[in-house]
Amino acid sequence: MENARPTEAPHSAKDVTDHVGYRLKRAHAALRSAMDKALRAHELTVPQYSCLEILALRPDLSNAELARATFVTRQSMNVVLRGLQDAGLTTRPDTVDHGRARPVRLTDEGRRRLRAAQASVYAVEARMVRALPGQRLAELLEDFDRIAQALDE
Amino acid sequence: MENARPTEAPHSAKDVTDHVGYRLKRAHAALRSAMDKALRAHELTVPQYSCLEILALRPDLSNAELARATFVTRQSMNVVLRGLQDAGLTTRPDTVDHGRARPVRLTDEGRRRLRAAQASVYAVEARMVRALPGQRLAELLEDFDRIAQALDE
DNA sequence: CGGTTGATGTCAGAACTTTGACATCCCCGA
DNA sequence: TCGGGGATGTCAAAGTTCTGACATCAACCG
Repeated sequence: MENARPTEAPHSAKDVTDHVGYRLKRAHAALRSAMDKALRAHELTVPQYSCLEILALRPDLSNAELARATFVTRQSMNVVLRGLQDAGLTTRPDTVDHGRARPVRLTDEGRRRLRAAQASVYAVEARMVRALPGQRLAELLEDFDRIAQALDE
Repeated sequence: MENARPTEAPHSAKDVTDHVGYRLKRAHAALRSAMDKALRAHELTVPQYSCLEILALRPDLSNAELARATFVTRQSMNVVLRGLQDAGLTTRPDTVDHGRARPVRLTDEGRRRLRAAQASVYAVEARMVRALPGQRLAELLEDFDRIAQALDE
């Protein structure tokens, strides 16, 4: 066994558990799990809920645009949309005048289901926010943006 | 269409994009993508790398313990370990004196591959850390903990 | 001693997501 | 006019992860 020094971590850390990536992963896993649990009662998956939430805010988004907004591939979003359509929560025209992108819209039932699910999901988010001291929330949102931006470029 | 007010968000937010969950998801997606890219050259997946990193720190962990440490199920970790074993990066005794849990260990080759991969991964983490101003890093780690703890209970 | 409880390893199947590929359609510039 | 570049929708296949289920084993307690 050679006595090579281990690779230097980018900041002082006792072990992997102290690394930013690890903690970020942990927080995300906890959120995902909590949301899964909260949405199960509403018969929705996390990607489906995300999709409904985005569509409520920005109707007529295309499949590809929804995929980008929820950080999955077009192909994945395609099957999500299929599920939502089969459940009658969204609609998509079969043909379109211009271009190839077909705009997706919420149905009334979709809006109802979203509103019902929001109660549960927002409760989860409230637990997160309550756990953060004082003005940390705003800073946290900024930091998330910085991280995403630094890694995307 | 009823004029029901939309469900109240747990904190002031212009839209979904301002919610903590959404930003967290976004940051995590960026990290995952960057790590995937960095690890591809080393022929490692993110779960495999995480596994090696944990094992370097805490040898003789069992399959179930590794699963918890990396936030996946025992079943998923099982296939990850299979891959690592087939690649000769880890070892596991076929039988054990006491109990059912079989301790996993890194091989010399496993340590070498980990060390090589760390260079790339730490570069990614460095990009994250550089993007965070001043003392935010320590606060951020704390906040991640608070979030995970609040959601787990 | 025997039953229960909790944790572990593993198998099988389903569900989800991704990569790779291809055809279609718009736009723009040569 | 027409050809490339870029974006979109979709199919097929593979990979990954999860849920459900079962058997094994240690520890505990009545």
